[in-house]
Amino acid sequence: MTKTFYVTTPIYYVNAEPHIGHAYTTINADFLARWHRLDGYDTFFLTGTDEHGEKIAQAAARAGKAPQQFVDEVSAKFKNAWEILHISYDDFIRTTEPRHKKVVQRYLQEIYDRGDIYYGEYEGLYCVGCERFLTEKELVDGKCPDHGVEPERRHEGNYFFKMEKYRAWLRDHINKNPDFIRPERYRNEVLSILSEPIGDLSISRPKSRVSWGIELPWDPDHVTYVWFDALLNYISALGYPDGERYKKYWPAAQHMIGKDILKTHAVFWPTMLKAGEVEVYKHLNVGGHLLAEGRKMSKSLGNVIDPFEWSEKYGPDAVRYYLLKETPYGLDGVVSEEGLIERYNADLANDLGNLLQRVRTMVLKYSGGVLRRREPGETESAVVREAAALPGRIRGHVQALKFNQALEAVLAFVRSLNRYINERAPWKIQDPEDRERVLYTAVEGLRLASVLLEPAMPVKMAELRTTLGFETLTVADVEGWGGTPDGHRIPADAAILFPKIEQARTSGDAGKLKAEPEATAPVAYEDFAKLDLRVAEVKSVEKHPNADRLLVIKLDVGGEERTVVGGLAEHYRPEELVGRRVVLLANLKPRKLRGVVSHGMLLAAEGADGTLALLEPGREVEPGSKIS
RNA sequence: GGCGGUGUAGCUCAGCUGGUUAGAGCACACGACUCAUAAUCGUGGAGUCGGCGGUUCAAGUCCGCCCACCGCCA
Repeated sequence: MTKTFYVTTPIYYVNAEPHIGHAYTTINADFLARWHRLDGYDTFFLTGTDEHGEKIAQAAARAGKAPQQFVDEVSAKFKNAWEILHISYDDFIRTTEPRHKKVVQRYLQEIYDRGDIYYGEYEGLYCVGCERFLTEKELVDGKCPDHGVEPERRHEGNYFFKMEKYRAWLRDHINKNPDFIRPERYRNEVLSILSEPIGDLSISRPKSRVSWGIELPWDPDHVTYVWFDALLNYISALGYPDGERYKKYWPAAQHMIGKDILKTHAVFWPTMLKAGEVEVYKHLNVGGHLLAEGRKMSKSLGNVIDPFEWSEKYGPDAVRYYLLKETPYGLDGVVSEEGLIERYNADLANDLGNLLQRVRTMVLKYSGGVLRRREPGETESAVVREAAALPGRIRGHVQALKFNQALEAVLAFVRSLNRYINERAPWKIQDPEDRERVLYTAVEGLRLASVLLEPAMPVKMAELRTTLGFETLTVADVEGWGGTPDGHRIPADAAILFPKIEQARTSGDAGKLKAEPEATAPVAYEDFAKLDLRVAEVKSVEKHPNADRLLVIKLDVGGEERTVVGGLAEHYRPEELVGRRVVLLANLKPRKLRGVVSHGMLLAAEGADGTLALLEPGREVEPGSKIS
């Protein structure tokens, strides 16, 4: 019986276009899928798009499009993105497809019939502008932070899923199955969530308010909400409950997600499965985020990395390889274009590409392109032993989700092939038979590497094999030494596999300049005018209850009271601030800092040693005065 | 505040259940070689393995406390 493997990415919400976060998770999943296929597993790889909900309806309206048209377009962009990156998905599920809706309704009905869904009144603070309920925490001074309006108290009828009922079971399951959620750090996080009541889950919205969704089968006035719809894609795509695919693949299910949606996949989803009496998935694999220059990527910082742009410049395989090799799965990884180029040049151009090139040249030059199979000698047997051990090591690393180490192991082998060639120096060998032995060994090694690197670089490794006259291969084809037949011919011409990327070579001085503060790009006056800068008087200051560095500062801004949280604790004592008139950026979007809402920020200058100095007007000015 | 993660050569990282003089890649210096994409190969230097204390014949590796950064929760 063949082994089966089922891996999924999240289905991506179509309110945003494909970005590096989507790409990273998907590349990781694709690597797993391709590896398992090569390693003889009957593999199914699913991705797709999540297309219902209020936000989508709003985004469609803003774009002046019907929801269906809008989601069709964005969904197509995801498909296109995956084509660019050579993602080998077997199916692409969309939550607006009939096959999905059918399963969602059926599943809801089953759980409803079992009594795990009940109707409840929900009372909350509703913001008309946002068209949604806000939590107390979101409010700033009792008002909606986005609309500045006090929300009204409203009742709404929702259906709830009895999630809390399954909490004990889930804790138990996670405790009994240490590799259910991995890496371990996320498992611990989930256990800590489950150590306290998780409550029941609201799973519907009245149709009067949100219409873009799947109707509850027993109450057409409501649609199901977000996660209950989305999560079921993992089984709807397989044809739950009777589909062949479902029976075959679901028992081997592994989900790949980013850490931002841990709770939904580690808590909501298993309890939903349990309630539906469906066997829970095998593994939830949680990936970290990618950081640029060690920081979060954000539009405002302008450090957002576009993998599709990289792909255009350096090729999809280079991007895939770089992301997989340079980031430890499960932790946040630091990536940059310089890093990509460095990795590419060192590993792919110098080590692997050049190895291929030198071997090819020698086979053509010394043996007329024909390989003779010669038995390994003493030096060769060391290479053979290393080669024999390699697939097993890779298998182990992949199973442990250490993709970076899997790739490093293959590269170490590539380096040892380079070393081997230098040692044997075929260009010096007089005996033709011995020379053939060396060349055969090198080609055989490259053939092995091409298979083991294929999950990361499907296109380039296929090219590499073509260059050496090989067809498609699997891990089984390279596990034993000597698979290349005697008399094998390699084609005479081939392009360089990994042309070196020439860096805009920076001289020593230019390198230094980079470390200097960057010249700020000029801004238009209109941009400056968007800032509402005001003079504010400090009324009171307290230490932040949950952070040593932060102060909670209450300000008078011309009659209006404001609370601002600032990282000033190391620079000012609370009492020395009271009464000062300082400069406030008043229209900064409110933000919660360690539990306290901060609305605005105080301007300060930073000295060379890092000390901060608050800006103050040079002469008496009333609080609230505008600064321009 | 609670829980968890991370902290190892200039940089990026490996170090499993504790065991000989702590490793790799990049970068740097020198050397070898010339089949090769100015490539490859060798040699070299540097690290109080975040800090302090403890357990042990023996600790990056276990325990406690502390520091820095990050995440989750409250």
